[in-house]
Amino acid sequence: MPAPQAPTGDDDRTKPQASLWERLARPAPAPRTTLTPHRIAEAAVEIADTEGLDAVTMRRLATALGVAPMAAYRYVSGKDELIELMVDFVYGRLPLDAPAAGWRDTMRILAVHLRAMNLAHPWTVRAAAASLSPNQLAVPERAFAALADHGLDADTTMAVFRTVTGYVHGSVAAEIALQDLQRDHGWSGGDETRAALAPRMSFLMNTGRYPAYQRYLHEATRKDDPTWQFETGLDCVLTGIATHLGI
Amino acid sequence: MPAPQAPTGDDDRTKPQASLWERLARPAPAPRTTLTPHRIAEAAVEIADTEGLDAVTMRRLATALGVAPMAAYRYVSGKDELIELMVDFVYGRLPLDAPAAGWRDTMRILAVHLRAMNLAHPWTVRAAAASLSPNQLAVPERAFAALADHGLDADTTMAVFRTVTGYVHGSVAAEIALQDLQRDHGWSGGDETRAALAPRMSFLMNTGRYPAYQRYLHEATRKDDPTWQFETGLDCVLTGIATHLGI
DNA sequence: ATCTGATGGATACAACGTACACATCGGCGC
DNA sequence: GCGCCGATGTGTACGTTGTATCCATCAGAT
Repeated sequence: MPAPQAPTGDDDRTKPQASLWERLARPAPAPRTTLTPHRIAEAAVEIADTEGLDAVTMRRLATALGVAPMAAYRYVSGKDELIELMVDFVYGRLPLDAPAAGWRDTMRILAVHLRAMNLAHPWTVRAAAASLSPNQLAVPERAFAALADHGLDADTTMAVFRTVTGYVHGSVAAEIALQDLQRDHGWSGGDETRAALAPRMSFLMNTGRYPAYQRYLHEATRKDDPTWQFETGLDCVLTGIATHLGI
Repeated sequence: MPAPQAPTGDDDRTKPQASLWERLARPAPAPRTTLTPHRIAEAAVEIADTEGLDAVTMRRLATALGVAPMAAYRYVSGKDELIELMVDFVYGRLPLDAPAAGWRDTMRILAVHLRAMNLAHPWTVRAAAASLSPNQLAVPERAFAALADHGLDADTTMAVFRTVTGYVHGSVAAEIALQDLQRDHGWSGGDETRAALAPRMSFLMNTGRYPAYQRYLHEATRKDDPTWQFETGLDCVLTGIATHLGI
């Protein structure tokens, strides 16, 4: 792996590794053309929303922008940065200024909004990596502001934030995995899904390995209410934070 | 999109869509050759563990097995099923029979083991989809068995399970995202990572958008203790379940 | 010994990310 | 007003990927 600094023949004033967000914040040196990071992100997000993340191809994106396949590479260094840009774009739409009374309300509303965002853009679950983009950082910022003045030290504050967002992320990931499975096979409702999965399921159940799970399958009545499931768990998490940390 | 049933000229006794796990359970029609689903999964998992999930290509796998590129397609219908197989393989190594006293201990140990498994095979976080494989189903089975006889209805039992595994999955996903970032760039410790990220970070901090986050950066002392972070959050979650549901 | 279905090999193709060299446009100094 | 030069978009090409398809081969029942 060669040093990522100098590509080949370089001019002497080599730019010292400006990050994606740093470059974006520069005063837009020449906004004279049609292509801009914002337009790129917008187009890519629309493709991902309507056709899935796998449909976001550099060529497909170029077609949507009415531009040559390699054009976007002037603005993003590669597909990874494109996806960073997309994720930051949808985080930018997150409503973070909702009025709320107290840390618990703030965190609850934040969690509900994060879930809504992930459900509206299911690909974010697979795409989100280390959250170091401006609009992603705004989320812990909002949470920390709400959690200040409760006597928690910095580490515990972060633990609270991580606990809530961890729950949200994992929980929504499971929800979306099921949703993707349904979409890929064209199953619409919960009943239709169960009908399609029935052979697979009864094969597994007939092995006799899963008696407790089988009882759940018979007795559960809210299997098709993901919002209830999410919010029940969320209230457990919030209650746990309040009880365990005494705030 | 044509019907996935008949490829071309088919013999009249078309197999009625047996699932991956159903096929695996059949009495191994002819175990006369070197290739088996177990060996395939084993080899693929080793590649993913040592070189990352992206290194698992059908050709790379075939080379590792000493076999032609298309050989594995006799056992898995495509790469998706290969990954299902890999995930089920590592779930099979999960120790689920640890003795535990009460539901809380059981769930706590389960969570810790799930985290350990994900850390040992970081690619599972990106790979895990709808958990309908035999060894994945064994996890809720174990949890449901421990949660029985506490007066919880089936839906609430599932909610408890989903809450814990949701927290684990999301929490570990964040931990591994950071770990991947470090591995991809060759940063070893937390200090080295922060040093490498410093320009990016100070650019973002200098925008003045993140005062609360900046305070956290200065005051936190356990930023490099992911186990403490995980277990602190886990105890919050478990306490919350106990308190909120009265068990 | 022969037949047959299961197994692995060989070849091929479309689509992907992206490196590289080239054409073109518009604002700046003269 | 004119020419220059860096910034922007284009064209072409290469290596790699998943996988469809056809072919050779082997084990075991007849």
